[in-house]
Amino acid sequence: MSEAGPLVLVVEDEPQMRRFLRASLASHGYRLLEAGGAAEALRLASAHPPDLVLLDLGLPDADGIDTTRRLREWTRVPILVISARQREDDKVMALDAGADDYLTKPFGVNELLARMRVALRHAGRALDGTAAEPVFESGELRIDLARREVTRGGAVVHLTPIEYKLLVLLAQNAGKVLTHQQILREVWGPGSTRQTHYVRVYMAELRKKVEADPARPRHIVTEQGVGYRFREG
Amino acid sequence: MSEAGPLVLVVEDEPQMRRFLRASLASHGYRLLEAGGAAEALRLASAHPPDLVLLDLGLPDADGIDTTRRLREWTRVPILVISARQREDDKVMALDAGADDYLTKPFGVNELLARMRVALRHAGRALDGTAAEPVFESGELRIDLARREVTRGGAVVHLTPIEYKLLVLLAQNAGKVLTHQQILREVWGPGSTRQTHYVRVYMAELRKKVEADPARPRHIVTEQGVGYRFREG
DNA sequence: GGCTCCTTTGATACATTCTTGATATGCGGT
DNA sequence: ACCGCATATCAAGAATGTATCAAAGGAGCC
Repeated sequence: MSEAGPLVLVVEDEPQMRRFLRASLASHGYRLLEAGGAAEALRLASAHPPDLVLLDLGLPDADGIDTTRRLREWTRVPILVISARQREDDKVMALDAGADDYLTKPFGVNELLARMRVALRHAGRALDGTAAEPVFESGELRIDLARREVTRGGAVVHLTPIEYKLLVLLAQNAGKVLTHQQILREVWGPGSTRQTHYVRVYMAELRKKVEADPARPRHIVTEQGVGYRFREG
Repeated sequence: MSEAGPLVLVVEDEPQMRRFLRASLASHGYRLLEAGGAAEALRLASAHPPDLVLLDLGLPDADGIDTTRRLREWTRVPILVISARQREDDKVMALDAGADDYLTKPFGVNELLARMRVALRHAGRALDGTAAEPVFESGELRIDLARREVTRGGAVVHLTPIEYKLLVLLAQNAGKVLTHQQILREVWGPGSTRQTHYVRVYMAELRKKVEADPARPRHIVTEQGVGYRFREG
């Protein structure tokens, strides 16, 4: 218990609950990081990557489900949701958004600790050395997944939500060809009756913003008759 | 939903609960394996390794906690415990024994399904890190199926959709002779009225791009009067 | 309500790929 | 060597796929 235990990010706005968690975790050897809201949580998580996140859904500044999704955009850290909401739909939404467990208040400390051990057990296996970089870089291009910020040669590039989603999708599958259908499904949702024309319009827009010479794309290359590919370097 | 879904081992002795689970899971595309007791569960799990175990703690022939430990001696399959016992100690013991989640009765189907998805998500991630990339190699030629990229001596070779399809077809049947008819059927679809002339035109094009000396093909060899064959080495 | 920004849709010019026909080359048997 | 057939190569038009611009519709914000 003298060594540095796992680092836990506690996201909770009620001071009482926070005190309780602080005391419970500290006495079991965990190191703590505390955030009172979603924005602070996201900032802290990217600045000091924790081993586990305890997330209260009832935050003052943002939806907890959305915060879960935001975290999942760039990290696989175990997320244990704590909430007063007992509705089944809330649980399903949180779990499907990327949470690993859902605990309803009131709960016992021992159950919390046991569920934390389960989460850390999973992480220990999966994250051995594969902790995903929160930043993707290729040539002059840089995508900060945690901050949702894209820069080209140091200058910030403003992207609309769809453009960003598209670029991240391409970058995370760098090297692989993504078909028009795959892209439509991932970006516009599975039930979209959209045409491949959409993809073209957005690719053109992305190239204008992200490529040094849009007419001679370095990264976003088209594979005729198939789809597109992100080329690194 | 037509494909084979994940295989779930349901360990439950109450017939009513079992019927309920069977109906719920089957309608969501899961394949089922059922056991009424601990002994049968252990036997089935080793005979047909499931993707997930749903384990009721109240079994007639053995303790559920113990069953969890027995399973954990040789498998990391996700174990989702279902129990009527609400005591915190029971939860802690089950989780520490190796269970991945603990759900108390009564519970909603949707929560169960969501927690199953979480468990399968964890398992899937741990496993696919070891999956080898499907790459075909022969001599200087290299076909990366995942990236949809062909290289000859390290240099990328650009292929049109039909050329790529043709090359993959040949490579995947390396050594075997493919008749003109087979090739036409596979590449242009079964209802094609195309002539064998097509195949010739494309073979010539492929050789130009893929062979070091198109006039003396090393890989794409023609079998007079029959068809073509991919020769390795 | 009027503003801005984003998304969707349509129109059009441009590029690649496919198909087709014409013609040359190779191969086996006599 | 010659013939007949199968195969290879070339090139042009047709078909299909792609890039780009611009304007119409929507959503959210003072």
